[in-house]
Amino acid sequence: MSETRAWRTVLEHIESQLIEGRLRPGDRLPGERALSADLGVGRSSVREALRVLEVLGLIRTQAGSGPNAGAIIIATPSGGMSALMRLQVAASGFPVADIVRTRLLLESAVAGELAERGSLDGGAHSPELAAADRLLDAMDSPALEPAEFLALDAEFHLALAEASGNQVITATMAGLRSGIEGYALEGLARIDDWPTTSARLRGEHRGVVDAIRAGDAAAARTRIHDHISGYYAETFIDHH
Amino acid sequence: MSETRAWRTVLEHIESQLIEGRLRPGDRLPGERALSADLGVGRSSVREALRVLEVLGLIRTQAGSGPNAGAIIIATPSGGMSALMRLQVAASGFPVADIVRTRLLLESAVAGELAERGSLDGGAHSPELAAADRLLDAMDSPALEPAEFLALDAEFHLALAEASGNQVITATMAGLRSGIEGYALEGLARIDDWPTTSARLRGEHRGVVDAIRAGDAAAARTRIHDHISGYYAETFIDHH
DNA sequence: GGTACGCTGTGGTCTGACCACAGTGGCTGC
DNA sequence: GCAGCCACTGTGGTCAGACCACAGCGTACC
Repeated sequence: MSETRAWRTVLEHIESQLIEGRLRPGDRLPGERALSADLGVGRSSVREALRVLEVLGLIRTQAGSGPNAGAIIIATPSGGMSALMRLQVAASGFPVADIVRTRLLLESAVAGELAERGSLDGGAHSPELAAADRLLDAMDSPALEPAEFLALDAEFHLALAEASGNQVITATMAGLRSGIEGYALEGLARIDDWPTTSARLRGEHRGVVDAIRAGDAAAARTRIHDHISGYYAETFIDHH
Repeated sequence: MSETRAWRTVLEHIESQLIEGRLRPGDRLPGERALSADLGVGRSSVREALRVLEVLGLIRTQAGSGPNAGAIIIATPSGGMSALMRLQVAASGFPVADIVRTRLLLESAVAGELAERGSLDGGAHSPELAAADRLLDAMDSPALEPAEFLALDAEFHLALAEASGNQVITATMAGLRSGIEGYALEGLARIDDWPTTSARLRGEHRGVVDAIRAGDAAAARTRIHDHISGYYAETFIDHH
């Protein structure tokens, strides 16, 4: 009980305020000095707790004065998830193979669900896929560096997750992606014939979206699965 | 780049050390004072970074002297995932419905995979399911408080994830569980006939494990899906 | 009326100090 | 010679105070 470290009490205090609804996204937290005085802890302890909230994607801090200054609740989980995954991968907490397998699982499910939903509401031009379409076109640009292509590729997969409307899945996929980003870039060097490879990847992307639009859930699942596992099979060969 | 904040410097330094393999799980970080001097930042900034690493489940800190003291790399992602999910749910970053849907997705996949794997290696007594079996037996105890039952229930589901051997999924499921734990406990109050309900839940659990042992992937998927969605349908009725 | 200046409060950082704690090793008593 | 005790040392944990840069606001000045 009294063993609780000071920054924990700060964290728990803020968490309980959130649960009670006394703090909501957009709200501004009390200043560090005020929190310090209210909770009877040092300002440095308050800062340690705030730092955690910041990395977890819960708050944004801004120095200065005025309504935009201070610590403001934002609740954007993707950033926190990414930091967590990246560091855990770096510390061997998460094997890369497990990340890829999880990604396979989530993306197949997302693609399948999108296809089913799309076929229900008539298909055609779901606005959710607009972002994906835009990225698809951007990736067709011939003057693209491989690393730039990869960034767009990542955005494309993320756009699919966002289209699903499930924020947990979206944030998780953003995290997974971030965790293996280093390996993906590294794997680029193993690709001999980039023009051919990128053309194939572009075709696979279109295939996935087409299957979704056609409402063919099975094909959507299979295609995205093969797309992802194919890329990793090609680039991650015997990586320690 | 933007004006780097001191604690970011520390975080990036440690992350790069991890990536380069100069730091591995089990290793001990330099002392706070040493890091502070090496990186040219204040000790408070070092502490803010360490606090982040601690919450993310990357290090464990221990005061005192000797080999067990200091900050030691542990890489246990479940804790960090749980903290992230809990806080994001509290801050409305993650809708509960999205968490449940994600859980449905992951657990169905895990159960199906376990069933397929089990049928391959002959089924019978996979050692991976031993923990699940133990929890199943523990849940049969009639003198169990609902909250205790719920805790065992959570462990059971986690044991299935662990049996899959995918650490990312295990950590994610631990986090998801933690995120909705408050709601699950709250939902307990809505249950009128606990003996009947718990008996049904126990039966469903056994049904899932039986299907896995029988190598019936389709049944395993369906049963765990119905089990989870059934429980939430019962307890989460019109929760804002 | 408009502009420039200073005031004020915010986070960001550093420093130095003190505490509690856990090993370590020497000292003491037998 | 040995066992047990205790001060020492280094660690994280915490606090208080100081200073800085910055953003907004109001006022005084042009």
